[in-house]
Amino acid sequence: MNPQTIKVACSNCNLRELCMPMGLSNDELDRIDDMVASRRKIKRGETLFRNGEKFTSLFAIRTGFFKTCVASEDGRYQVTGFQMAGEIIGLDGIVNDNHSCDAVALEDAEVCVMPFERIEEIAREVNALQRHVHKIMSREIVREHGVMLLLGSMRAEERLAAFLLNLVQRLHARGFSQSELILRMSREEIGSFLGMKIETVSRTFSKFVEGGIIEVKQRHVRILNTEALRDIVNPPACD
Amino acid sequence: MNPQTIKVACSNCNLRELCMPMGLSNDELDRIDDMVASRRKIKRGETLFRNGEKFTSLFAIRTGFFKTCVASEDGRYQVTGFQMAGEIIGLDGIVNDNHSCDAVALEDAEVCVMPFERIEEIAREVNALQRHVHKIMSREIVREHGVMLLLGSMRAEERLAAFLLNLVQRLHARGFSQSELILRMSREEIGSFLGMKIETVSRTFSKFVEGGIIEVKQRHVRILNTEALRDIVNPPACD
DNA sequence: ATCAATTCTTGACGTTAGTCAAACGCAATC
DNA sequence: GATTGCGTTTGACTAACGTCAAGAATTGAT
Repeated sequence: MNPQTIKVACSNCNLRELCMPMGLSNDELDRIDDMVASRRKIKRGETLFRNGEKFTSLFAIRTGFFKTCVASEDGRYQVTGFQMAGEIIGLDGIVNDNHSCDAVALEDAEVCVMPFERIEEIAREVNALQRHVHKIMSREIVREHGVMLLLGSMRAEERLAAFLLNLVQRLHARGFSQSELILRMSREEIGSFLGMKIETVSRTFSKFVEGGIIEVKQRHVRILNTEALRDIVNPPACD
Repeated sequence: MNPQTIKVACSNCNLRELCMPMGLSNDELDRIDDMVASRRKIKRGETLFRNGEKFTSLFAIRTGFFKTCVASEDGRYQVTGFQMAGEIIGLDGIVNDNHSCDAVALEDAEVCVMPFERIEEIAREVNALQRHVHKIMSREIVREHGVMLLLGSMRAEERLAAFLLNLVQRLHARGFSQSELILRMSREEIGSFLGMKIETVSRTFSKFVEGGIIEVKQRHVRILNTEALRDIVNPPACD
């Protein structure tokens, strides 16, 4: 097949197992391939969608890294998550046909555009897709429960440790190192996500470095002692 | 029709407009009525489902009041929400076929049990239901964004003010007073939800009372000055 | 009615994280 | 190489909230 005419196709996408249901028949795979209407490239710093914009599509991240964030009338601002390849964004827009948060690329990115009406149409015919859409939304709800636990009950060190472990675990699932990562977001954005000020983020990083738990050089982080991070998040029972 | 044989039917439920899609044909309404397999009564303090339990059904609250909460291995605990009549709980269970949080009745309650397989089956045929399920999940995601904003960027007074306004607004949508409410949850549970300690909750209530913004008698709260609460949440611009 | 058990409130004090300010480091530009 | 700008780090101080402890108010049980 001529490379220039390769069809936008989930069936031969190497992120398939991250965004798509597994165990489909060929027939079903063909239907699924119709889901992606197009691809879209987003440069670092640009927004994929914005609060208030009409919702039409979900987006599957092919490459790159995003943050999503909400703002309140009086200018309060909260990063609600960081998303990487294989993850789906835009679910917030379904309920009111308008997006209620911003999605900003933290590095050059490419997404698959999946018109939601088409997803719904195919989901009616392909049970596995229907189930998959439900699971993706449920997963997001459960993820947010975890963030609420973090924001509501953890202290600064615990939050940052949990954050690093979560990031590295997701990166590892994508074939990257278990112990090294490059932060695509600023300290400010980490702080917003974790509900702490930039100075506290910085100090907490420094504390981890002093404790020999991580090495930090700019946005490059090397985890020297994963267990120590785990113990910070889940203090070992002391009885 | 003999009252003893009244069928469990959404079509003549007075919470219809809260949990069901609108504008259905009679045919569709008939299908929807099949969604509710049974009803279940839960006494105050009992759990509707628990973390780890097999997920089979979503639940629509007919009467009563619930909290949902997550726990971490080391005993950390976070109330993730309070749910009232017309709201749907159990969405957390879809992703792994197991519930990942507990749902506890804060007062005697009754729920409609809707087996999820049956929901999916009907949703394939009734487009309005399909869309509705998606909207309900999206709404939960957006609600949780709001909680993250609250937990990540608000201070104690702002959190409690936002909490009271949210509660009273939802109660008002159900025909209750705009200015009076009975808290179905303890100070401890409020604190867990808002990420603050019980003493801080209590002190913040007292501060509002001193400021003439609310009256509190146990769990009975009367809002004397809604605007003041709004100004606490969204401080008026001062330029 | 009495008692115990909760739940809530209040005070005194300690800790954590926020605020303010300055300095540092890296990168891009002149 | 010097300069500017931005993001980050660090220090000193402060405010907000948590902790500990005691007491009041309710609730439920005997």
